[in-house]
Amino acid sequence: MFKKVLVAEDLDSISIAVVQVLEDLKVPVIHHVKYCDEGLLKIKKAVLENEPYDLLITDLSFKLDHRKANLTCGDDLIEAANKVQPNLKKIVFSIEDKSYRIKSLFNDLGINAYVSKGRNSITELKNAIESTFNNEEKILSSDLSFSFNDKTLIEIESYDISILKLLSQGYILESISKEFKNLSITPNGTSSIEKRINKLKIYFKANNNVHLIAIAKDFGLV
Amino acid sequence: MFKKVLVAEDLDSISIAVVQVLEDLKVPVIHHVKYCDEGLLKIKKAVLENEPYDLLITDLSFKLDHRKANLTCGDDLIEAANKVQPNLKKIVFSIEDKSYRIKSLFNDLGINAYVSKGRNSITELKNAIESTFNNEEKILSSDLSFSFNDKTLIEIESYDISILKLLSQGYILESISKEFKNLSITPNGTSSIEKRINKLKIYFKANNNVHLIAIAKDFGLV
DNA sequence: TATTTCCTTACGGTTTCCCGTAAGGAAATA
DNA sequence: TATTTCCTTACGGGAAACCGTAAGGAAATA
Repeated sequence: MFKKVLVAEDLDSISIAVVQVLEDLKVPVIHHVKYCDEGLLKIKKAVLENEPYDLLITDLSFKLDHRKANLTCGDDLIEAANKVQPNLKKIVFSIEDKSYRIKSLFNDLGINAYVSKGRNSITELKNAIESTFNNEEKILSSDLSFSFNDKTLIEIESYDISILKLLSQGYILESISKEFKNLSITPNGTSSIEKRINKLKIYFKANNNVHLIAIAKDFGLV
Repeated sequence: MFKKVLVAEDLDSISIAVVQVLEDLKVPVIHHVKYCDEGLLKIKKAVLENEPYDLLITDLSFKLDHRKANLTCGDDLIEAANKVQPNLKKIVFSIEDKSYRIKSLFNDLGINAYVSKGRNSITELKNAIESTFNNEEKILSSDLSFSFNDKTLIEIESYDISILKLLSQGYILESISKEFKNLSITPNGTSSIEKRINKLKIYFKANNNVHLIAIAKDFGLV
């Protein structure tokens, strides 16, 4: 079994259970942090001291509080950890159950397992840890039914997300166009952006932009 | 201390900690349900058998799964419980931290305490249970800074919510007007609705309707 | 090179949103 | 009753969204 595991989870009510699972699995060194920044520090320090972690178990969403945070979510933490210690194994334990989000965690951030917090997630988590230890790949907790092959949400790419983000921040078409020119994102003509929004509306069966953003929020895209 | 407590919480990773708190407080009878419907059944049964619960601790959001649910969220459960056993004490333990939502729990559903899931919520929960037992009123966990006196969100009423709901479903002004006439909601002139939306935009500092709905979603209003 | 195809962008007409003004009516007050 | 105040609604003009068409250009193909 893993010898040294880091848990990043802000909710104390949950971290208790996660640590309990690791103790049950006889993991000798278990560290727990409530902030992503703190997590990265621990990972860096462990690498420097030549005693790196074997596994990171992290949540995705972290509450903001008085402390100023550099890394604000689990995605950020994983991305930063990948730079410091590319071989670190990673399990995400989160309430999120949108296939788009989860797929991108595997594809873009190279996580090893995803466990959705639910009614039987403790068992699922335990299984995922063991499977990860045995070098299995792309482990999903069993309540997530989507397959990696279905194309349902694959065509929604970061370009679309950028548009949706700006729309949800009150930008009008022309402002989005200007912003894209600033950021060198193409295509950036108002007409192209308009057409892309139109495709999104068809895809999500939205009547208008307001409806579209409401749906995007529900899907956790923005 | 309370003699009989019911916990309604779907996430096993959290319910473990909640039950632990109750055990620490020497509560002799602790029941736990993962579905709201199941919770209501238990409350009804306990009333019928003349052994009612002293306290209900419930989450707000529950995951949907294959089971068809009648009560889909904590609000529903509390509302139903109030009809069956009006004197039941109620603590809500949820991730929600929007003052609008929380205030309405106290004002409309008569809950006794609200504890926000966070980095030190186990202690907060323990305190809230003790305070509730001592008949204190309107107990809030300490990370929630708003006061009941500030008028910040009080003026947002169900009329506004109705507008926001329809907007988020893709209705245009004229359709909202027609819908309101059907439902006998007044005022229902397009102009009045327009003006009300305008007030909401000023209030939430939104540039346009799209922005407004994005904000409303973030606030959990729709 | 010539042709096709696809993508980006521009343009124009219609609808809806946006925002100010004002008319009409109900309730409150004098 | 007369006046004031507030609320609802209508109207109009400009801005932005909405939607179809088409021009221009790049990449792929023949």
